[in-house]
Amino acid sequence: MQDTQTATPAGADDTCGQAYRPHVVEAGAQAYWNAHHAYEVTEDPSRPKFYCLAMLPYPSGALHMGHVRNYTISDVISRYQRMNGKNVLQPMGWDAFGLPAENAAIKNQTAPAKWTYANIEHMRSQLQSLGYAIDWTREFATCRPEYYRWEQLMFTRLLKKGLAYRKNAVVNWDPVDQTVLANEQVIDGRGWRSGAVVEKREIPQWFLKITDYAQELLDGLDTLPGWPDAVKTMQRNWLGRSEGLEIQFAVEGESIPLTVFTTRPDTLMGVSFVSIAGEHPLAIKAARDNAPLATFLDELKHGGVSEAELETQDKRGMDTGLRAIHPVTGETLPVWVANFVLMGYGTGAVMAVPGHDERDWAFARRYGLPIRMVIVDREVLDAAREIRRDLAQGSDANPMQAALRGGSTDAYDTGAAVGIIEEFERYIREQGAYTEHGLLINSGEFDGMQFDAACDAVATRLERDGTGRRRVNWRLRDWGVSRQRYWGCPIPVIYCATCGAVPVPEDQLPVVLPEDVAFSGVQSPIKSDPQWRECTCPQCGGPAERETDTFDTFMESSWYYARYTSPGAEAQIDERANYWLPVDQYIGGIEHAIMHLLYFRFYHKLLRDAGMVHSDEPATNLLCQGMVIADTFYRELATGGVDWINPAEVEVQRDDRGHISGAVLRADGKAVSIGGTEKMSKSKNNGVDPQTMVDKYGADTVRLFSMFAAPPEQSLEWNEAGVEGMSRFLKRLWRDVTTHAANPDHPATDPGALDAGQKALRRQLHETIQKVSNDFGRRHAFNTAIAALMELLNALNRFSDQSDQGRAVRHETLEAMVLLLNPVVPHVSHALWQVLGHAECVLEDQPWPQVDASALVRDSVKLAVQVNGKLRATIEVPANATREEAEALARAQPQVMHFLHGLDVRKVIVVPGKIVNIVAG
RNA sequence: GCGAAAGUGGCGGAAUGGUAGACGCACCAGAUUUAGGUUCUGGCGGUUAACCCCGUGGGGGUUCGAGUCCCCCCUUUCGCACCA
Repeated sequence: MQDTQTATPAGADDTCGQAYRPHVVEAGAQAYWNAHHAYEVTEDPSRPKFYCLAMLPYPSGALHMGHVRNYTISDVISRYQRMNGKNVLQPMGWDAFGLPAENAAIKNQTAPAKWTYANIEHMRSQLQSLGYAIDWTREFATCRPEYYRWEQLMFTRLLKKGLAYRKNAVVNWDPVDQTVLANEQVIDGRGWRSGAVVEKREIPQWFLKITDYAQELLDGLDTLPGWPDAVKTMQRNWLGRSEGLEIQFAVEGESIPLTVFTTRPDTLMGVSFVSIAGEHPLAIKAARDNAPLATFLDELKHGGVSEAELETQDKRGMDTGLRAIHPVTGETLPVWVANFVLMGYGTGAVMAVPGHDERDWAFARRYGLPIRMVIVDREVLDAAREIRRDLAQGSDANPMQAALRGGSTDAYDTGAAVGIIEEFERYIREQGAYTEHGLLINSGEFDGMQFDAACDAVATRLERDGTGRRRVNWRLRDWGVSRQRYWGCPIPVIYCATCGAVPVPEDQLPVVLPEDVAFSGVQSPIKSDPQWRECTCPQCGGPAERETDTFDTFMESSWYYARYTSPGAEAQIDERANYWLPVDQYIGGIEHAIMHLLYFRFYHKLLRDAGMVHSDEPATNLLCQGMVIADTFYRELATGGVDWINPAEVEVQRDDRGHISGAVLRADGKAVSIGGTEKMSKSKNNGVDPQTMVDKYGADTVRLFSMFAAPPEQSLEWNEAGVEGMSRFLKRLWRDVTTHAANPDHPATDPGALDAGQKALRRQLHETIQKVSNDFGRRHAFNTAIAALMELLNALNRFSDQSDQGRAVRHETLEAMVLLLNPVVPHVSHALWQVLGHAECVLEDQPWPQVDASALVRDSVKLAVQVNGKLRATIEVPANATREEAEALARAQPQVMHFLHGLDVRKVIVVPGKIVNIVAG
């Protein structure tokens, strides 16, 4: 195919026998690696190990650019570490259970297993065509009983330890399809297939007690300097540790307690009502003989359960008619149902302080509930005192504006300043809650206290009265692991009428999911198959039924990293895990910053507490890659819809200055509209198929572009013209190496015998080695490393010295470049290493080039000269010049003298090697 | 709504608080070529004849010096517990 094309972008110049032919080069290198089992590794205590792991893919059908980016980053780090003497493990597997397989099965009238296995076959061959240094002998798919049996075993043990339990939880229920929906399947509160308004429904589900590990998960973040701060902050916020006070409100005529948790005990005296969730037992009870309330609670059941949906909906509520008693004043407070109070959080009830909480404020304004001010800004108090004093002294000073932060700045009548606190209170009533900490007022015995003292005093008082206790509260909730789906790991539990929920005994595991099933999507095949369900109770031997729910797929992805270390083990993992773990570098999308990475850390602690691993955290370094985005193009259809057109089918037009002037569809030559640059997706039809790119340019070019176009943690814009630039670079490199190698005789480099030009090239070479080592190994700034290598090649092309030492330096440079590029373009490097005359082809075991410090020495340095911070000249001074010499030379520059004319020099700042700044005025 | 990031030429991006725009793309000019393409050389933030001046989302501040640090605002992206 490639060879018959007349204008192959990558094959090019067919007249030259030395042309770069990526497909030949890649096939040859891959055949060599396979024949030599180059990436299979075993434990070797004599060498430092390096476990490099990229998040395992979901076998969705075909590789996408996000995968290519993820696995290329991992491969570059792996190969770099290997060249630096590490025993490197880079494994691969398949996160094979999940919802998309069920959807595809319905669409294609097939079984989810069959679809999944076919996808794995296809995607494995795609990954292999990219030449990743993966140990394929460790591969597994998480949907195989050999894998999930250990997860089932762990679950039964957690059940016995009390770390797994069952309770009711709310799900999205589609009343038409009679099925539970994932949040993703709820669109604007309706089921995606049926269009029916979704309802909230409570069903019993299994949970893992991740909250028992909350404190350790929080503290552990401080032991992970190799994780991005953004991820650690997000995890801290998700865990949400808060110290506060749990307060009991008695309810008139009720025995059910009304408990709230607050982190602002200092505002207790400002409580003017209590808000409870619609599912709160008190609300349900009150609705029994209150028809409008019952109707309201029913309305609250409509819509989905996701937090984003709940938090953005209109704030609504209704008075239950119940009256709570304030624990300090004894005052009666109305109890309202509010749709923003969530039963799943804390106690399902909150004390409302509209004066000092934005949400309570909005609610109080909407329903005409009282707003009380009990906290005042220290500055306001000070201002009030100052104004009183100033008035007494006859001054017309006006600090009101400073005092009322963000408030009206209209001219203020000092005559009214004595009422400044009243003014502040009016401001809060009309403009919004005052949520800062401050001094307590209108709070009886707590008046005049500051935040800390007030919280303490309120807590002490309520603890004495028996109406409150100090508590730590977490935002984190236990991990619900039940899914009402077929394509997942069966939960190993048996329900017996006499014994209740019984874990499946270890000798009866695994509970195998049948794969050869008819799947319609209406009902899970294991739920509708009485034969699969029916069993005997392991405890009493009586008739019993199996659990038909399956595990959340996060369960499989929480321990796969450990299983890679122990292929074939007759246990979840074995001792080999302690050679490889923890993972030295973990790489994956930022979208996993919270949930996956928290479950991953949690599961590692479960493995540790089961005695299987000896470390506390699963991964020491984490790199979160950005997404891959691309331009979008579309045409509006006559019917009013939009037809999205793939970038591959579009030709972008530019004017004389290179500005984009329009775009046309290649097929018909007519204009298409240009949309934004967005994440590659099916819905916007802007995905670029990696396979097409590999076929067209070769794997090395695709790898090089995905590493060059953006730093790894930022989004990467796929741009085919940019890919062609990478292809040009590899062709130039290929040409330079083959041309040089055609005449191989030259002496070794003699550093002492080099002329200025040779020295300069050699210095740039060693500066590049230093930069690339730092960029690959420490900064993970692959883009700037590649840019430095491009600069080096450009410098080499300007270097025409054909003397013996000239050719020696050129040889040294080309050899180093081939090695430095090996992590990114391993096939090209593999081939060129042989072209450079090396008999041994095991490029992977060549050591990483070392910096020759003596080559870095410079005779002179350039300094920027500034006058008052503005650049006016650059000077070159001897490397060992003193500050005085640098300053004198700087002041002698004509431009500098011109700008200093008529001014007095006040100060001169000399930063050696950088800058001379002359401050004058 | 809450939490976390990011905003720099026509585009992707580069810059331990020290010469803003490395490198690549696009574009322009020239060379090579029968031509197109390829390849090679040079140019390329705005303004200007040149210098000057202006310029890193907007507004303040710290500093001899700010893309970088601090405060406020705007926009975009990611996550929000049943997508993976």
